[in-house]
Amino acid sequence: MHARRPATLASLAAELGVSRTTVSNAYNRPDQLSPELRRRVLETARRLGYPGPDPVARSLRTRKAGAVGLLLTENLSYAFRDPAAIGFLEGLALACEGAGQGLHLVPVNPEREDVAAVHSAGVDGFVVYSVPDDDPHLAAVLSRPVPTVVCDQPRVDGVDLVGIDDHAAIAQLAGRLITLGHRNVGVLCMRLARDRNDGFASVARQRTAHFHVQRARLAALADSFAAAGVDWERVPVVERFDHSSAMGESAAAQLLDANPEVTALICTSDILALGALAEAKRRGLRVPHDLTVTGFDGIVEAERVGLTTIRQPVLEKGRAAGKLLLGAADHSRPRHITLDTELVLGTTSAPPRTTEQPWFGP
Amino acid sequence: MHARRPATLASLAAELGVSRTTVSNAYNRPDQLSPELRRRVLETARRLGYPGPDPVARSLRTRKAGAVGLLLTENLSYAFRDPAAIGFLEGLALACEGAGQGLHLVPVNPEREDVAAVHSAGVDGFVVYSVPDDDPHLAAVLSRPVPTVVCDQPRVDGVDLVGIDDHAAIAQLAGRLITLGHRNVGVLCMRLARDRNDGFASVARQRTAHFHVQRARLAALADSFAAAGVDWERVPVVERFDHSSAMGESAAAQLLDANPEVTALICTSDILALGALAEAKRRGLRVPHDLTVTGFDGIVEAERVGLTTIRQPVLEKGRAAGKLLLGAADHSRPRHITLDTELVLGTTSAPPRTTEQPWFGP
DNA sequence: TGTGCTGACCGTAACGGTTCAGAACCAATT
DNA sequence: AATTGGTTCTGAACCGTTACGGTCAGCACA
Repeated sequence: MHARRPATLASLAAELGVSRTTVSNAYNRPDQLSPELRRRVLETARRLGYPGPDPVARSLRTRKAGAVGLLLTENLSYAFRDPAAIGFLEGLALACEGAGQGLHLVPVNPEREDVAAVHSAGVDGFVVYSVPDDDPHLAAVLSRPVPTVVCDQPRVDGVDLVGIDDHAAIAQLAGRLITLGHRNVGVLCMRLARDRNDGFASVARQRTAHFHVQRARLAALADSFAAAGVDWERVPVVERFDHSSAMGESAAAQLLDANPEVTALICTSDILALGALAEAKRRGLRVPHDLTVTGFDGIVEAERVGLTTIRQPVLEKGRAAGKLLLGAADHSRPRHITLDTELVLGTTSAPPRTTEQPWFGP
Repeated sequence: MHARRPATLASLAAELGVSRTTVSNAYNRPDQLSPELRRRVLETARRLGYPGPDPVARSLRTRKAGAVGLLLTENLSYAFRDPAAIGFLEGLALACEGAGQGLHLVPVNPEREDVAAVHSAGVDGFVVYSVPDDDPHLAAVLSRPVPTVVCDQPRVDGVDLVGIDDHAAIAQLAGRLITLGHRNVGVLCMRLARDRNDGFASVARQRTAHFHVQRARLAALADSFAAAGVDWERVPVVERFDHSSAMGESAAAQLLDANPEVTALICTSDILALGALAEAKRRGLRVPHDLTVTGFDGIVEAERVGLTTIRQPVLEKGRAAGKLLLGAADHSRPRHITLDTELVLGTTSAPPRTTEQPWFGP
């Protein structure tokens, strides 16, 4: 009979001659009405094709959406492409499923400033994963009146935070390379700002990088090598906007073309390092004899090839973020969690070649 | 002043002395009011800390949530653990980001019947990925008045569908093994029903499996080998509830312990096959000389070790599902998409050992 | 007989927006 | 002077539900 408009709680109540409250209770508080009436309500619902209380209307009334939003810098699909992101999300998903919360991935485009998607996500809180400091999407999230946890970001006033000590972690790695004798190093890093710059990154650009993680790692490298007598101004740093192994390859090629004297390639991610290894192979450079390559993250693909890298607990990071967001009764003062990292000495690092000098001229 | 209750569109309108409509228009239809007034509205909003129209209230009125829901059989975190699932999700995410839609992962527990999460997901449609035919969560999804696309499922009346021809695909593989001379085969398969059964699966259980994909693959194997004169009743089929490489290992061990005469292990997923390979290695069985192992899916890890398998376009499957759900103006009649598969001949399949008989006596 | 309690149900007021049909005003055309 | 058209803004209805604070009948108990 109610074929046209789909049935609503109100229409069901009218049909039954009871109040809307009662129908609502039939679904949400079975103890508030007699079993007999409840049976009738549910049966009539089936007959009328009423699918149960509308989730959106319920959310509006109860002020709960039952989901946490995830914002990341990249395209949505990147979440399923980068092993580190996947690990992070697995951890976050673990926390969510434990709390019966859904996970709402917010679609953004890193090259656009369209924050509408952030404004239209019906969620109870946000996890923000490694976006640039000045990202308009981050600002949009912070403007929303819901709790937020940021990851791999600098502190934001009044916001919970999960991360690692990027500076200390990579300083440890740098120390190792210095001990081995490397002085001619080159760096491959990820996107430093929201504008696309596939090429060398000046020291100024490094210092003002909008991505906290990259900035911290580069600063630590600069500090470490400067302390070892290396003039950081002369250290080539090549940046890539997109994060993929192919980009690591091309970045390594660009760097080695311009600086053949380099004996160690320090990459700020394992993905880039894997690309660098591929490029080294293509050039006939033996790793680690001719060239040392290091990464960062500790993804399984890196472990498989014995990459020297920093292992960070990506899964645990995601889980910690989720727990912070969900478990937290006390949101009075922001909490900061710093997780441990570990230097993994693989087979891609060794002392520099001891031959006289590079093959190419003066 | 409005410190306690957060500002709403109405309070903003009151503050400005304009109608709610006008404030709404300031956000949604800038051309409907003078630039000057719009500026004032936005500025006052900033001053009052109004974060813009509430997404849930908007969704209620517009009947759009801006997100698609994903339902899968497993725990939420499984989506980030299984390479095939990850590929599927990457494809789905690509379709979503193209349409500016979010992706809402619905948290369910495969061992519980709690469908509340399905009922409380504020989404514009659902993609259902490989759940059992009688899954209550699937029923809950179908009861919701939103478009739905199912993947790797049998046809459901009036619902769009994306999948592959599981029967034909694995029949091709079976044909190959038969040509090679294998007659003593064993099968490792994934969960067949919602109840946990880690062990041998009877033919009856195989036939009544609740998971379409597994059922189709087993049926195809039974057909193929029966046609080659093999008594399928005697073919050992070992099932595992959880899907992991470790389960593949233990399943292979269980099967080989009971049936040492087996010359080929056919696995209904690459993950299980990788486990089987590990178990074979542990036992000192040389693959493919002593034992043939095959998989299904064509994940990169399998490719790396040269597994003989069926490659299916998981990413494309996800993308197709997303496009079907989002692009579709015409929902009048359900559409079915069947994607192509490809037999990948790796280095894990060969003719059976030609020695007389197994080492162990009768 | 009065009192208090419990179970079962109801009325009203939000929740925070969007939408649509006009109203009011002004300038330009007939 | 009347008509037309365009811009800018408004009032009221509506989206579908749940929270809150009741009412009311029936029953046990002193």
